[in-house]
Amino acid sequence: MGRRNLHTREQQRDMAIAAAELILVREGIDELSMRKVAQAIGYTVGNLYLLFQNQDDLLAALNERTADAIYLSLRDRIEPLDDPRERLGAMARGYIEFATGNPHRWRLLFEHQLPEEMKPRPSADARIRRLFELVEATLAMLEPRLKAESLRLRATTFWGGIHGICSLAVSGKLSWGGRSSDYRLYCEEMIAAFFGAASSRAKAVRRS
Amino acid sequence: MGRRNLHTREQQRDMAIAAAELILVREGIDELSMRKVAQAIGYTVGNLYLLFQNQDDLLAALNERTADAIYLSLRDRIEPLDDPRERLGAMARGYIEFATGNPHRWRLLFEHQLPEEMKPRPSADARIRRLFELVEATLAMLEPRLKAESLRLRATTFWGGIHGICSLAVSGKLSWGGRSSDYRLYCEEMIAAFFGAASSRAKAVRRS
DNA sequence: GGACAAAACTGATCGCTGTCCATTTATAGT
DNA sequence: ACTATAAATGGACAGCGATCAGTTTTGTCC
Repeated sequence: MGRRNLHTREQQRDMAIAAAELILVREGIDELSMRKVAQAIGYTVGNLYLLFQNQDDLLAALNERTADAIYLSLRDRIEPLDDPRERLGAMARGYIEFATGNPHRWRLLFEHQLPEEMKPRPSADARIRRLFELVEATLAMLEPRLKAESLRLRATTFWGGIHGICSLAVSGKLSWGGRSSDYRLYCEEMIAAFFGAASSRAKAVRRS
Repeated sequence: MGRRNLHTREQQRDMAIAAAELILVREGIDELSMRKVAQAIGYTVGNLYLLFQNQDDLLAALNERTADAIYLSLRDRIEPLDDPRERLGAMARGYIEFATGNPHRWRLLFEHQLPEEMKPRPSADARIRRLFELVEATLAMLEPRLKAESLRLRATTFWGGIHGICSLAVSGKLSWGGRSSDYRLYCEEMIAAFFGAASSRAKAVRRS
């Protein structure tokens, strides 16, 4: 075959990314090959390489979608909430629920290292920075006295901590350290450690 | 060639694991192939499959070594320290320094998911549980009043948080949320959040 | 409407991978 | 010396990412 012109380049890119996402969700990262993606969208492998530089380029595009999905999911969750502390809790739980509900997508985003020659990808980084900024903004409501620098430090540390709980939860290692593997417990504990009180456990934190 | 009997099965296993570790450290996970390992120890690929079920089996064995190395490194670090709070700080910093100093080894241990049919690997899990238990034991010194259940919860959450900072540091994403990417800052902040005071920053935590 | 150039797409090919197993070789026992 | 057995080989297989010369379709100009 030759020129078909059924879809524009941009359409083909979208189709490929969507197909890749479907394969990723259904079969996992190991089963996600360029050949499968090509077949899923009715084109050949060679054509895929006219749309993407290489496989990692496709995966990076897929990761951008995932980052957007997480951001929008969290934004929607906190929107109806007024109390900033509740918002932080909702974000933390929402984050972990997305990750455990979409483990392959989350892992690809955070645990798949792209080769260095692909580094100049500001768009993907920016999308994750948005996440941190969302946390930072919410934290600013909770503790208005904090200066910008301290705010950033606290927000990054807190969210990094939640990210760690999330990481352990996704790989099923939360039960390594504790009997129960209910992530909500650890979220509460983390929030209590950072923002005190509001639960009986938090009082123990103060006392220490 | 046939039977050479230069090394026992167990020797060959050790050689293979050591060779794999060297390749992993020097060239990264993507460059670590069964063929390279086989060549490095002077045997053929087929022979490797008499020593290990498959590649993941070899990687799992390699991961056990890494887990041991981390554990021993942390144990040595805290040994000369008396104050439990200093111990926790030393452990946290030591953990992140190991990870950033041996990124490929750390990533293989925590971010490479083995297929499910290999799940019954209690030895690897147990080695990481030791890490959590080390934290738990140190935390017990710091807060002797806590009951076993609360102790486990706090230790897991705290170490999960450090693990998250570590994860971000290894993948160079710590600068996403904050200007500076010095992991020590985040460690201090995490410790201050969980165990209060001892730094000017920590007082802000109490006040909030 | 016919010729021509450019764009779109294909499909064969390359080197590599993990995995398997029939075959060959060296050893130990008699 | 002969045999049984353990040890190790090496070639085969299917699938992978990536490349690119070649084929086919399209739009354009006369």
